[in-house]
Amino acid sequence: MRWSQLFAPTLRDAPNDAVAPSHSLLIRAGFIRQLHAGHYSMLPLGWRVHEKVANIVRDEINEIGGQEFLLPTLHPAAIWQKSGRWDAMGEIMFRLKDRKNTDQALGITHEEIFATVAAELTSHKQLPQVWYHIQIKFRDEARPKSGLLRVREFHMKDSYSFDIDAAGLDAAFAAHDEAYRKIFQRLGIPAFGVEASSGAMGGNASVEFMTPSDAGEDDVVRCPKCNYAANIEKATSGVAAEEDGAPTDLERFATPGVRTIAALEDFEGGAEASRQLKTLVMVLDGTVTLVMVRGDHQLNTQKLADATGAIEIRPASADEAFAALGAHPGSLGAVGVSEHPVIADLALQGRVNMTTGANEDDWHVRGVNVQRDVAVGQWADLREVQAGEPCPVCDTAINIVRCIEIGHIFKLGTKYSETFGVNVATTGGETVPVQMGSYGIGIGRNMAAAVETNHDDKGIVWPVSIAPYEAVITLMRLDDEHLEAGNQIYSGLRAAGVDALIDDRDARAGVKFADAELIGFPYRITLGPRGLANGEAEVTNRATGDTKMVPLAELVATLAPEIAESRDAGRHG
RNA sequence: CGGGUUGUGGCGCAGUUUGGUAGCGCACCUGCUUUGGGAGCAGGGGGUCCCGAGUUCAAAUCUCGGCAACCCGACCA
Repeated sequence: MRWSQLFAPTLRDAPNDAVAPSHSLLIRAGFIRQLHAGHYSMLPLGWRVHEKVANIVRDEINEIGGQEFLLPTLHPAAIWQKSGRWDAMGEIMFRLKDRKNTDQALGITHEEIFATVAAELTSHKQLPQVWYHIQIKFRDEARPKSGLLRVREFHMKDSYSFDIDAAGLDAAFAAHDEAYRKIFQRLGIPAFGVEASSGAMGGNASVEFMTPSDAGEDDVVRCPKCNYAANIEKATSGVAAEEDGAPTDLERFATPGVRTIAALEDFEGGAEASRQLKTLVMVLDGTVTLVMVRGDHQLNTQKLADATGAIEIRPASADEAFAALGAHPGSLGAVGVSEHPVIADLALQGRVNMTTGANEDDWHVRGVNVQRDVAVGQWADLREVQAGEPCPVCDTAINIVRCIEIGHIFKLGTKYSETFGVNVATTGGETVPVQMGSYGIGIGRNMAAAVETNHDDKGIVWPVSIAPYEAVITLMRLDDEHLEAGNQIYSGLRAAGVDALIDDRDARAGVKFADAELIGFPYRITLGPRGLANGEAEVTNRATGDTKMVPLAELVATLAPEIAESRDAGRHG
C-alpha cells in the first residue's frame, strides 16, 4: 500500500472525551471513528488489525478441530422463549418486531441457534464436535464506554462443543483453555485464567481470561504465592473467627441520631463493625428481601444474584425500606422479621451478641443471636473479598487487580441440549442429551486490550502479529533515487510475505516519523540521502527504538525472516 | 437508572456572565521558499453555533422543552 493513497486520518489532538489509552490512541491514530455510543466504524487500519486478531483466533480454534459456521444475527423471539432467556436476558437484548408484528431479537450470543442446528446430531459416532463462528453480537449495554472495550455492537468468536459425556466435555474445555492461552500469547497480551461466575449464561465450570489494566472493569483476586485467582464476583477469602462471648438476651437501647455502622462503633454502648449486622433492603425481581452481612463487610451483588437466581436486583428506596420495616436506613434490622425473606452471609453463621437496627428510628438492639433471633431463609457467600485478606488456599494476603476480561470459557452441560433436543444414541443404544460447552472471545475488545498493554507516550506499539502493516518504508525524498530504492524494498518485502507500507507522502520527516510511531508499525525502514550514499537503509524497531544500518542488498533477506519469527511469537520484533 | 459535565468548520478550543449578525490553533486548497523529528511567508475555502418553541428591533448568548455524547456509580459472559 502507498501511504499517499491510504485513508489513515491521524489527529494531532486527541478527542477530549477519550479517557482509556486504547480509546484515545485508536481514534488519534486513525483506526476507528465513533458513530454513536457503543458503535464504531472500523477504518482501513482498524479493520486490518481486527481481521488479523480474528484470523489468529480462527487459526487456533481450527487447530483444535473447530469448524467455522456463520449464523444469523436476527433471531425469532420463539427460540429465546424456548430457552427461557427471552425473559432472563432483560434489557440487554435489542428487541424489535418485523412487518408481521412478530417479536425478534438481535443476537447477544448463539447457544440457542447452534443448539437448534445441533438437533440434527444423532449418534455418538459424530461426536465430539467443535463449532464456531465469528459474528456480530448486539448488546444494549446500559453504559457503553472506553472505546472498543465496551460497545453495543461487536464481533465475537464463540465456539460450542458437543460431547457424549462429561469426560468429553472436560477434554473440549481443556482444549479451549489451551487454545486461548496460545491465542493471547500470539496477540501479545499477557493473560491469566480466573474462576468466574457464569452469570445469566447458565453453566458451572467457568473460567475468564483476564489481562491487568486500569481501563478494565473487573476486579480480580490474585494470590501472590499460590495460583489462586478469581473474579471478585466469585472470590472467597479466609475470615478470622470473632470472639462473641456467651449468648445473652436481646436488649433494645436508644441510639439517638445514629445512622451508620461507623457512628454505632463510636456510640457509647455500641459495637465494633465486625460485631454488627448490616441489613440491606434489596428488591429481587420485585420482592423485598433482607440481605445481611457483617457490619464491616460489603455485599457483592453478583454473588447475591448467583445465590438467588434473581435477574433484576436493586437496593430498595428509603420509602420502600420504611414501608417494609417501619424505619429508615440506618436503623434497620432483620430481628423478628418474618414477612420478608432473609438471606444471610456465611460469615454470620453461629454469631451471637451482635448489634443491629431495631426497625425504629434511633433505636438498636444488642445481644442478637443470629440463629435464634433471625429467620434466615438462606445462607450464602455474599461478602466481597477485600485486598489483604488471607488467600482461601494458602492464607497469604491476597491482591486485587483491575483487569479487562478478554475471554470466557464455560461448561454448559445439558441445559441447552435438553431444551433443543440435541440427543444422540450412545454405544449402548440409549438416547442421551449431549454435553455442551461455550467459549467466547471478543475480537474488538482484544484489539483494544492489545493497545492497552502495548503503548507508550508516542503511540501504539503493535506486536508484529496484529500490526496493520508490519513495516513502513519511509522515504525522506521523493526523487527517483529514493523512489526506486523504496519500490525495490517494498516489492521485495511483499514477495517475502511481509505486510509493507511505503510512505510516499510529500511530507516533512517529522510528520512521517510521528505518524509511523503513533500508528505503531513494528518496523520503520528509513531511506534518506545519508544512507543511500552508502547503499544502506536505516531499520528502526518501534518497541525498543533501536536503529541499525543495513545494506540495501541484504535488507529483505535479513528482515523478512526476523519479522516472520516475531509474527508467530507475538513479539514486537 | 441516579449524580456530574459538555454540545460552536474535520480535530482541539475561545466567545455565553453583561443579547448587536462568529473567532483562534491545528488540518485543508494555491503559490514561493524550505527539507532527517509535527517548517516559513503570502493568499484562500469551509460553520443549520445539537434540535424545537418562546422572549426581543435583534439570540451562539436569555427562558422552556427535547436530543446526543462523555465521566462516576448502579448495571454488564
